[in-house]
Amino acid sequence: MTENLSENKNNPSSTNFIENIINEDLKLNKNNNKVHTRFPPEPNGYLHIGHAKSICLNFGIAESYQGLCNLRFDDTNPSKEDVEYVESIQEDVKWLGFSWEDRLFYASDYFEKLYLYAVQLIRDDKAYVDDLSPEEIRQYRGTLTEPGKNSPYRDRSSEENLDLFQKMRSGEYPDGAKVLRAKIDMTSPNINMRDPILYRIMRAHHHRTGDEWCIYPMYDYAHPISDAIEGITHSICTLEFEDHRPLYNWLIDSLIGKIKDFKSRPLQIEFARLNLTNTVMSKRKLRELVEEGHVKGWDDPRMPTISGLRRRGYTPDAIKDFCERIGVAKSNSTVDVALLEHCIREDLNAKAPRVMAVLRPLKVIIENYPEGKVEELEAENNPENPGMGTRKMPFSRVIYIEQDDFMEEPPKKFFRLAPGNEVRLKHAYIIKCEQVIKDEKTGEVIELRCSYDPTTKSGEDTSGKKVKGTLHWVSVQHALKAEVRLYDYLFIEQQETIEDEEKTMVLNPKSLEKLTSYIEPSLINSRSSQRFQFMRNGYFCVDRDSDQDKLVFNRIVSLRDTWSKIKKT
RNA sequence: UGGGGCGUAGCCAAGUUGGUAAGGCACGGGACUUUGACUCCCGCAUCCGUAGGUUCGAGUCCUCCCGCCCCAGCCA
Repeated sequence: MTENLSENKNNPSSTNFIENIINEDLKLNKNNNKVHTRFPPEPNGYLHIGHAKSICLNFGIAESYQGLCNLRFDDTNPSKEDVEYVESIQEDVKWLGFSWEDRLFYASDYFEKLYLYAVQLIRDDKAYVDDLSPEEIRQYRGTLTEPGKNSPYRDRSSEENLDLFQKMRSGEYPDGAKVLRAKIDMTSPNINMRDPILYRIMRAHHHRTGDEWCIYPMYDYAHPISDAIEGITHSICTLEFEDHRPLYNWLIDSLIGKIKDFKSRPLQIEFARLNLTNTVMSKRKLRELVEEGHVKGWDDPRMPTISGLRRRGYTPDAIKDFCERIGVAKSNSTVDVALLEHCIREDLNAKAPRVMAVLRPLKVIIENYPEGKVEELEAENNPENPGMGTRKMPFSRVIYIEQDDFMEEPPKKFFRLAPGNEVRLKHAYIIKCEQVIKDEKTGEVIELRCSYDPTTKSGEDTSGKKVKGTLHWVSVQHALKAEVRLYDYLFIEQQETIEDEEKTMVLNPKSLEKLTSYIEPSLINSRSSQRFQFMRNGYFCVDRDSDQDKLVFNRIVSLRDTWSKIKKT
């Protein structure tokens, strides 16, 4: 029965529109019944959770159809690209748990072939060399509502074009002097079909081909051909390329009979990219956050980058689960970040060991507990999974509890500590608050004097007492000091005026709060990227800044907090 | 005023050939609880952007209208 339940959860009976297309293709025996996808990032920035959606889609489809998925770098614009990014992208895809096996490709692998195919287009009078300047090309292109007009160079002979194109390659012209264009239709209502540029002259050092080339193919030209060379059957991309599909098909149709390298007739399918609330997703805006110093780098735990999420403590499983749950469709949508948080909570609830950490300490002296006495109390590591065992926690006369867990004048539904009130200390005893010590000047509560009931020890309670609240705590003399970094959303909604319903996203000034906290001693040997549940607080991950002398934890996500909702009412 | 898309609950999203609105998140209520966590129950669209039409019957077909997104890089 439990099997059925989990099956239903992970295998929704409904398929998305891309799977529907693939199922139809399979029914019609297209592509020899093979499914072959690719993830084609440009190595010009770090991957973010929106890319994770695409990665999960492409690799996931390959997996479920027993097909293949390639990793291909779309490196056709050397002026923006760098090996730093090709490395980080590979790391991120691997970390998510996908493998391209031996199929790591680059569009630049095909530069020579791409050149030859361009020559073929010229021979077929389907491409020509244009001498117009960038400004002139723009003017000749027309506008959204007016057709463009033909370039005066449009009718050069194939021979002349061949010669010119060869000279473009051999470096006889300066950057920008000439371009190779497809000869399609300058009056097309689709601007992408108004003789799109195929090649430009650009003397830029390429991270793989060095200075071998001074002409580089455009995305629109390189992409369909790369797909066909690799035998891609379904070329999945985002919505903004929908207008480019006629060009994609034009190129495939123009070359497919002529070129023996084409292993498939790929079909481009477009889906809506991911947007998330409380953050930004464009490479440009993410770069701005880094460059303007709003965050510490691409892997700042507040960033929606894969590397940021990884450092924050997110698991690949949670991210993949998220990508499955959001679905795939064609409508622009913004997913509530609460769903992402739900996914990591669900994953970590099962996996993360529980420990006690007091984020904002309040000293408690248990007056009737013998001075100098230390008890080693047994604590389970995960009530969800008894197999994770137990550990010992030292208990003594002076402890810290959370400041939020005490109120001098508690409201009705406050189940925690208050003057004269009893609560249980998790894994330990029931204590009662006897006296409140305040700072004489500020009136701030600085210490509590409590008593404990020796008959209420966890596991051997003979008192029959029932208390509503259970608090976490650490023993002052045993606790470890740690830096705890609390992260909040990078962006928050702000209403412009009271009547204005328009909300704008503004940078959250409190997206990071650093605390000095006290952690139970069992964490002394914790290692970078280990994850824990700090009981009653949230899930935390050891940051890579952490070492034996200074422990550093990142809050991945807080626990659901019903009390904070009650408190507000 | 051109072309391409999209509009199903607060947020995502199913809804093959028209047959009487899945699921998840969020939210509300309750049970349980040595994490106010987890888990478990219950509730949450008389209605599918709007208005007409076809039909015994329409979210699904037709027409009008409205709204939102994308396209005029020698970026991807």
